[in-house]
Formats: sequence, C-alpha cells, structure tokens
Amino acid sequence: MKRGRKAEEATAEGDNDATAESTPKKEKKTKEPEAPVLYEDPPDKTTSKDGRDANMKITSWNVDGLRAWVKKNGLDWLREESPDVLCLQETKCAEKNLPAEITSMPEYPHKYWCTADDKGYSGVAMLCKTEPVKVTYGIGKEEHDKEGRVITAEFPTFYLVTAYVPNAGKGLVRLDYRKTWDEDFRNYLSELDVQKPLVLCGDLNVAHREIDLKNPKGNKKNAGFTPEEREGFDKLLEAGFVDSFRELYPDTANAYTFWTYMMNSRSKNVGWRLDYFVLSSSLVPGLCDSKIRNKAMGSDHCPITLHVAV
Amino acid sequence: MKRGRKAEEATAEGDNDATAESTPKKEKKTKEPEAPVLYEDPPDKTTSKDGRDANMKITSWNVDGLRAWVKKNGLDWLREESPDVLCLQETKCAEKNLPAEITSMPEYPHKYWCTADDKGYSGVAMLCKTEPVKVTYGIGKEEHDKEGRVITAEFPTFYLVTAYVPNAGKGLVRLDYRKTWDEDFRNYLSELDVQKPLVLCGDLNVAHREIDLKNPKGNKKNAGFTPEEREGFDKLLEAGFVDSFRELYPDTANAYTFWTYMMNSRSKNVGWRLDYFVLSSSLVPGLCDSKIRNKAMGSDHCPITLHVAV
DNA sequence: CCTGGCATG
DNA sequence: CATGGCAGG
Repeated sequence: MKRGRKAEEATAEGDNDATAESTPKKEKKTKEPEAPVLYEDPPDKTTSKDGRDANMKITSWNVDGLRAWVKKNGLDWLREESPDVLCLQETKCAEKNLPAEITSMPEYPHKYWCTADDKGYSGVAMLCKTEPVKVTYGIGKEEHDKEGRVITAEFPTFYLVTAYVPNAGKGLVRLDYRKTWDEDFRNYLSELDVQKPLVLCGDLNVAHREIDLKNPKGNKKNAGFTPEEREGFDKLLEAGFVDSFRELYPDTANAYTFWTYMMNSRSKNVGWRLDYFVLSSSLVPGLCDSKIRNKAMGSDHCPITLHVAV
Repeated sequence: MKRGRKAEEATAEGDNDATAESTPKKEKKTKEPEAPVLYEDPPDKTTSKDGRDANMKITSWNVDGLRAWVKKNGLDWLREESPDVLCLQETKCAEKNLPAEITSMPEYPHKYWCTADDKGYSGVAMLCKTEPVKVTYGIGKEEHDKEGRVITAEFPTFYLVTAYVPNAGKGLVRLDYRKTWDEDFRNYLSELDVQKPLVLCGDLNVAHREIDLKNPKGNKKNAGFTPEEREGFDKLLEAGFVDSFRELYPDTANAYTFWTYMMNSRSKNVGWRLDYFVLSSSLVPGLCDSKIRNKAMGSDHCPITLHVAV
C-alpha cells in the first residue's frame, strides 16, 4: 500500500504558519488559542491628495479556480463592486470551459483570457467595461509566456498589467526560475514605463516586508518570503514603482490578501499580503485609495481594489 | 492546448444507453421523451416456501466511494435497514482513511476491509453483527488478489462471499482478464460449495439476460453485456448456483441495481441489474426474498437485500 | 485544505 | 456525471 504523500506533510506555504505559531515554549503546557488580530479596511477614498476625483476603479483577485469561484457567487460580488476593470489570476480554466455566466456578462463586454499551454494551471484574465486601445499577452519571452501569467491592456493614459507571478514552490524548487522571471518581468515593465505610466496588479507571490505577513520569522526560507523574492520586489520599486497600499498605509499591520486554506488560517487572520497594485511613480499623485476587500470570500485570496485618477 | 479526453466521448457503460435510446427514426423529427417505466419493489417476504422464517438478513451495496457515500448519509440508511451483515463494494478507501463514523459503529462490531494494493480503486468490506467463524480475503490466486475484490466469511451453516467483479472496461480492454477471472472465481466458489453452501453477493458486473437491462440491443458489445460475460454467468449457474432474484421473479422487468450517472439514467430508469445474491442450490428452499432497494440513494448502484433461512 | 485534471467506471 | 488520488498552491 503505497501512498504518495503523507497527510502530515504540510505544504511549504502551509506549515510556515504552523512553524512560527507552534514553536512550543516548554513552560506552557496548553497552547493558548490567541484571539485573532483582525484588520478592518477603512472606507474608500475616491479623491487623490492633489484633489482629483478617481476616474478609474480596478479590482484584482486571485480566484484560485474560476469555475469554483463562480459557483461560490464571485460574480455577485463583482456586480456589487462594479470596477471598471477586473483582473483575475489563477483562473485554471481553458477558454472552452469558461462558465457562460461570465463569458456572457453584459457589464463587461471586453474580455481577455490568457491560459497556460498545457494543464489548466495558472491563467489570468481581464474584464473591461470600456475597450482598451490594445491588449497583449505575456512579456515577450518564450520561456515565460507558456504559463498564462500576464495580460497588458493599453488605455489612453496608462498601461494596466495584470500578473500571476510564479510561485517559488515547495522546497523552493522553482526559486531559480523565479529569479529569472523577476528580472525579465521588471525589464518588461520598465520598457512599458518609458512609454506610458503603468498600473501593475495581481498576485506577485511575495510578501515584501515583515509587516506583510503574520509570521515573518518562520517563513524566511519559504516560498513568498525568501530574501531573493523580497529583493526582487525591492528592485521593482527601485526601478521607479510604488506599492500603493504601503504608500498610503505605511504602518498598517495585519493587512493580508492571502490565507492558506489549512489550519483555519483565515479565521485566525494568519495571512500574507501577496496581491498588490504597483504604480509608476508618476501616477502616485492621482492615487486615491488601495483597498483590501478581506470580507469577500470565494478563494484563498481576497480581492483588492484601486481608486485612481489617471 | 491539449486536453486528454473529449467531453463528447461517453464511457462504454455510459453511452450504451444512449446508443440504444437515440437510434433516430428518420420519420420522427422530435424525440418523444418517453415516460419512464419504473419498478416498484414489493413488500419483503420473510418466510420461505418451505415455511421457515428468515434468520439472516444480508445487504449488499456498491457504494462507489465509501467516503462520499458516508457523506451522503449512507449510514442512516444502513441503520434503518439494519441487516445482520452488510457487504460493500467499491469502497475506494485505504483503511487509514476510513471515516470514524463507520469504523466506530457499535451496531457492527465485526468489520473486515479488503483494499486494492496500490491506488484506492475497488475495495470491498463486510460488516457483521455477529462474529464469523473465519474470514479470508481474495480467492487464493496472486494475479487476482491485489485488487481488493473478495471477502469470504464463514458462518456456522454457510459461507458468505462478497465480490466486486472486474469491469471489462471501455472498449473491452479488460475482457480477456475478466474471462480468466470468471473461470477462476467460479472454481473458487465450487470448492467452497463442496464444504458448505454459500451465498455470493455483490457487483458481478454483468447483466445476465436481456430482461436485466433497459437496452440490451445496444449493449451487446459493451462491458457488462457481452456474450462472454453473460456466458460466464451461465456457467456459474450451471455449477450449481441460483440467481435468487430471478428465481423468485422470473419475468419481472425494469428491475435494475445500477444506473450510470450520465444522461439522467436513473430518473428515466435506464439501468442494469448488476448486483446479485447468488445461492447454492441447497439454500434455495430457505430463500425468503431478494429485494432491490432502488429508492436508496448515495451511489450509482442501489443496495439489494436478501432474507434467507440458513 | 482547496483547486483542476486524470483514470476509472 | 460521479468517485478517489494526484500535483500544485
């Protein structure tokens, strides 16, 4: 009776939280179930510091399987939120298998799908109320563009890029690839940025700083919080981009966008901030708000929403 | 974008029904949705022809995944039916993964599990209120005994054998193996039968005669109704065994124990009789009733129950 | 602990 | 159209 995988083996992302949480103090016999420290997203601001009204509302959501997300009434939430553009990551759905509820959605007449070559992993999408000037797929490098990770929409005044950045994997088996990706992707963005300012959104698969995850100590060797990945994010910002949430809320802790399904992490708010709106510096004056919709259910990630004047 | 399997390809068992049902008459433009011909199982008889009261109630059910079946409240049905012995087929569950609800069930203190070597396919089980004299697994032939298909319980006056007979497979890819099985299994039963009479129950994966499935014409080349499989059943009966249901109800049609999940077969009663209680001839005088519990849900098979004086 | 795809039925 | 196991997260 062979069995591939032991139930006791948690995933890299999964047991991180456990690692840091369960470090047993010898003195304590019973582990106190600590009250969760929650995060309450403040009301939306739709005016920028320089006094302009937001004219663009963008939502990004790693849905972890589009079909399951639709079944869990993701579209109801979408209609309520009603952004101008919706960006999705991890659709995990070939185009021919897309649910009719979403392909026929009249609120978003302009829909773009980018799926992985083979299996139905990853996959990103963009749904727009108004038609972009131009839409492209991938970042122009063969080795990266087979996995359905990037859509770029050109609008009159800016580029919108949505990305599902490769996970470094259990045991960091794909960290080397990730480093290559980070460099190539950064170069791609920099090339765009010289033409028009851009908004990058999506699951960047990294918690930038210690404040961006519940258990930084236990996760320094785990996918999403290695020095290499964090440095990749540093370099992105150094290239002239800004983490919009952190720009507005430099000291706000416990604000996460991802919680592993394991160990009731979400109810304990043991999470990570992996989803971002990253803006070209020149767009920062128009930044109105960067929201974390952490009450929205339907995935192991929650959606995030940007209000911006562009 | 490769995809392994076309949605249009029905399974061997599945599209059989379609084959026979959908043969289009050119004259008809619209297919009449025929009213389903149902089968109403009559009330249980618990007295045998020779006037004895049943002292043994046995239920057999191909549960198509024990864990899913438990979630669908199979155990509630079991407590209601409350047979002396419950035989299960297609448990698809390694022993370590058995739900506690069933392993801890006090009504059945004697439980026996036989699972496939590798994957978690097939698998049979027997739950007994009273302890058998002896329990054995398999039929004593290496080539057959790795798939978790047979449990034999010796009781004071008879053997009870439960079996999940190998499916001949899509495209009959395993029909040759099935023929070997049928012969070896028949020999196994005959050897038992010289010691004590036996009751064989389970999913024998064959509809014996045309009356035993809805669409005999379309299924002569499909798993479960090939001449070879039917002949295997013929030879079993010739070896001194009796199909208890057919013995009592020689002309009852539309009595099925399996309906493919596809094409709403169950609601249309487009089914097969694949599950049997087969008795040594010497037990036939004690036969009280052979029931088809076709209202019980939770699997693509329904349970069957035997009342017998042994 | 969830997803989608797979093999099997 | 169900099941369980699998890889990925």
